[in-house]
Amino acid sequence: MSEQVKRRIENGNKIPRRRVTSYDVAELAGVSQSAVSRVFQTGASASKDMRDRVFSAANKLGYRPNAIARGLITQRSNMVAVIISRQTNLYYPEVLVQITQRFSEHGIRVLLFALEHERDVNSTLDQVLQYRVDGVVTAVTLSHEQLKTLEHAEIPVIFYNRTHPEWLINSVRCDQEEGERWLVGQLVGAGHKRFAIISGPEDSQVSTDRTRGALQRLGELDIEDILIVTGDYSYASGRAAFAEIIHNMEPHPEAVIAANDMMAIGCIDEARETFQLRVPDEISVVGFDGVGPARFAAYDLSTVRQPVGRMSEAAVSMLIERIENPDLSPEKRVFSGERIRGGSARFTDSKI
Amino acid sequence: MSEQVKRRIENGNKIPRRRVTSYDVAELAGVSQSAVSRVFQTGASASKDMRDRVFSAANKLGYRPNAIARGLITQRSNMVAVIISRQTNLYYPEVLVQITQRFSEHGIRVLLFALEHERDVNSTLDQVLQYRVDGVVTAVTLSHEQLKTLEHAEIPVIFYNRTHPEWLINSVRCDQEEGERWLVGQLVGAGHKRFAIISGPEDSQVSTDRTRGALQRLGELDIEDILIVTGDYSYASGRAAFAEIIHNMEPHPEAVIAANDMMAIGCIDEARETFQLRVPDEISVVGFDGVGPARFAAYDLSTVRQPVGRMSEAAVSMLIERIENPDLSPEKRVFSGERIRGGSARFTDSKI
DNA sequence: CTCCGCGTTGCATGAGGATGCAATATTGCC
DNA sequence: GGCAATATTGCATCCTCATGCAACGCGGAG
Repeated sequence: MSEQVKRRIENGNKIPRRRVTSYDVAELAGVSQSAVSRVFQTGASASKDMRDRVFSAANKLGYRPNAIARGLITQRSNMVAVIISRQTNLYYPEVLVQITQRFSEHGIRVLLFALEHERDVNSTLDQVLQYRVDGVVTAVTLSHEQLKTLEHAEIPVIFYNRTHPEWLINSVRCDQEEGERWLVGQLVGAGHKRFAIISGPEDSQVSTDRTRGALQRLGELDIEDILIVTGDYSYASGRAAFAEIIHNMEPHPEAVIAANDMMAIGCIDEARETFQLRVPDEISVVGFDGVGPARFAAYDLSTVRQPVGRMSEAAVSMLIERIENPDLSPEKRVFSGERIRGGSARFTDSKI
Repeated sequence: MSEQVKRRIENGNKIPRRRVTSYDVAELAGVSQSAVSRVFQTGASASKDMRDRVFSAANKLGYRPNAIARGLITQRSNMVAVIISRQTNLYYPEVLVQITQRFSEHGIRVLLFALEHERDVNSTLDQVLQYRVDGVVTAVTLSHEQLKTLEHAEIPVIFYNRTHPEWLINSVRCDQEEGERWLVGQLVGAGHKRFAIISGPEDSQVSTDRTRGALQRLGELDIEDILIVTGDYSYASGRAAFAEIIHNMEPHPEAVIAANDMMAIGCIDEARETFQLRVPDEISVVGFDGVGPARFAAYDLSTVRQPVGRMSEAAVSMLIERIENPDLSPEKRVFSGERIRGGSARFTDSKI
């Protein structure tokens, strides 16, 4: 009687029934456990006869290799962590699904971590490390110390829409500043002189980048007295921010630059509904992201669309490369956004 | 010299450096490995002195228990699979984030599976089983056979917005039919007589439920000749569907029932922009979901809002209960949606 | 002072599968 | 047919942590 069977009998029914293991399959097929293991690997040596016998036994038992045990011995969990934060914009879900699907095509699973705020990173990172993921994609900013921890554990990291000018890190991002500069250039070119900006949450690097880009270009074009109010990327905060702007800026601004589309939409609704302003005739509004609602006919936003497909593709392939070859040097990939001349702002006639 | 150290030296630098294990910590702290193990467990017996020494050594080495190895031995991976499909509606991302956060509060991680279509389930399920997750939340319909497979592996499953009248399963859902019946009742009560329906993808159970609910109520109220066109839950498909409706229904319908908000919005835009129809004066449009854009002032949808917070909370707690007590009997929880009397449809004056 | 009981600690083993090496089976080639 | 080369297969061991059991230490009761 095999050890397995003996144990099962001793346990009786009180302990949850033992799952089917490669030993069970081996026993039924009359081969060794290593043979079973090899049949379930790609590229391992096994005769056709062996395969048939093992697969047949495995099917009969409903056997599936245990990815946990495999991960333990191969030192590859075939899981990556994806870290997002709630604050990071309603547009991320689309990114998340795309990234997950692409990883899946490479036999890699996604362990999802969703923070309430970008601050709760430390405990999350601890979990990430405990699960021995093969890599990390983060849409949340990490401190230098946190980065060092991951580096020490030899876990490659890709920063999504976050970067740092000095650190040696891998990042994929949309060129927020370039996009904002284009928007500002268009607005100023069309004659707008008085500006307000609705920024995102203060701990969001995306918002910081966008606001900086806009302010820099405005400065270069000698536009001054810019009112900046803070939102939280939501529709409601966009509406509230616009009301705040109207109350605090006299005369009213001619253009509003929102840090994302959702707030731009809120802003437009507040302008139209509460203040009876016509968009874009009386006030221009621009956003950023190019996410679904931007295309709604009622808004038709002038915005910059992030190339989500290419960015997620880049993030996935960069991470996989670094999992397979940890010595690869760091790389920062920056994608220009797609410039969308919508109907929510008066722009120049320039084709550029 | 310990086995560990010997091995490390033999390997030289060619193999990735071995990670820190409980043996390393034990050696540095001058205690046994089991002691280290116990210190990192809650409720295990360990003296204060022991704790201090172990934690100190662990910190020095940057040790973190390996959740994979732990899962192997405890037969609990502390991971659950969440299965979504791309087709399932832009509104799911919100659900996904909420579910993830709630599980996280209970020390459970989410392994995400995103299907391209609801059909690609089998290979996904295979992965789910390989990773020995403790449970599954699926927003994708499973066949009876697939369900049996999970049952055989003793993995509890919660169906999210899917159910089956006969099977013994756990499910959490919004009462789609009730919601649609209310919408129809309101529309008919306000005098609408000619209806069109924009359904979702054919393999979406949510869409099937909603369409059935609407049709049943319409039938009860003696409304006939209803045109049904199929969309894919997207904005674009909503627009296309409305155009199709206008071309194929003469005289035009007085009300359009869309299977979700996104299509309802597309429908409104197409009605206004392409056909110069006033909403709701010339045509009423209703949706379902109550997701973000439904509240945009430009649309102000009449719709039914899914109580996402309570539903995700229910899904999480139901699953955790069944992980901890597998013998718990199946339960189906049905939540009524929140009835929203927006401005996109003419409704009755009734408060109900 | 001896014995009992309880809290700690270490030892040995197991969870399920991968893999180097040696043994064995096949195949190819002259 | 004989022998080297190649392909299969099995054995033993490892990955990392949890846990039953036995041993040990210490304080209090008798």
